[in-house]
Amino acid sequence: MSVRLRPIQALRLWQDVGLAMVRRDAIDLTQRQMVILLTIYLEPPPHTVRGLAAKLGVTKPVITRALDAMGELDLVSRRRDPTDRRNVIIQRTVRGSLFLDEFSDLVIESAQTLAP
Amino acid sequence: MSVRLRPIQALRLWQDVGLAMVRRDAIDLTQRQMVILLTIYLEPPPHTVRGLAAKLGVTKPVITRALDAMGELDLVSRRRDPTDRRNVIIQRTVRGSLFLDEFSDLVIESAQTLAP
DNA sequence: ATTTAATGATACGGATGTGAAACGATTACG
DNA sequence: CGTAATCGTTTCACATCCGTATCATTAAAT
Repeated sequence: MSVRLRPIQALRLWQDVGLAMVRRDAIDLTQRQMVILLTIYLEPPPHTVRGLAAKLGVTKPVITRALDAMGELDLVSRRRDPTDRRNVIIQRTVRGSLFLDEFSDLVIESAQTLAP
Repeated sequence: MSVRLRPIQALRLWQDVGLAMVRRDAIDLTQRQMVILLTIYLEPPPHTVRGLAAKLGVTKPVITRALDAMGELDLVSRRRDPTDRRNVIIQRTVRGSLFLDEFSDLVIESAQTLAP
C-alpha cells in the first residue's frame, strides 16, 4: 500500500519532525549522517566505507568522518573484515536501533496528526 | 484524514528523501535552515527574527545567519517593518516557493513508492 | 529630554564539515 | 617475489555553524 500525501502535508510533516529534532537538545546529526545511519540500518549488510560513499555520491573521507562522529555517539561500530583486512565492516548498535526507533515514532506521530 | 505510517515506512521515507537531497548537487540546507524556511512558508506572517528564534528554541544569531545564507540563495528576503523600524519582516520569494514545491514533490513521490 | 527597553546584526573563539591529496596497510597480479 | 591496485584513514586549507557577549538603531517610559 503506497502512502498518499498532499503537498502541504508533505511540508508540514518535514516541519514537524525537523522542529522536534531541533528542539530536542539531544543528538544532532547532519543530513548526510542521518542518511548514512538509515542506510546502515535499512539495507542488508555488509556495509563498507566505499559502498556507502558510492551510494551517497560523496567522497570516502565524508563517510569516515561521519562514522567517527556516530561511533563516538555509539550509534554505529566498526570492525575489520577478517577475510579481507583492507575492508571495514560497519555494524549496528543497540543505541543506534533505539535512536531510529524513537525517530520513526516521531515521524509516525507527526503523520497521524496531519490535517487533510 | 491522518496519514498512517509504519516504522519501516517512516525510516525509508526519510532515507529516500535524504538520499535524493544529498545526491542533488543543488541547494544544501542545514536542518535548522530547512525548518526555518518551512515555518516561513507554512505559518501565517509576519515572521520576525525573534519569533522564529523562540519557535525553534535557538538564539537570535542562528536565525540571522540562516536568513543571510538563504537570502543569498534568494529563498527568502528581508525588509524593515515600517510601523516599528526595529523589526525585520521576513518574506517569501518566488525561488523559495519553487524550491519547496519541488521538495514536496520529492516527498510525495517517495511516499507513493513505499512498500507496505 | 533623558533614560530604559527591545530588536536585529556583528565580533569573537571554538567546534565541526568539506574536498583534494597523500599515506599506510593489505591484497592481487604478473 | 615484486609491483600495482584497493581500501580506509589522515592531513591540509578552507568554509560554515554554534553560543556568548556586545553593538547600533529604534521605540517606549519617565
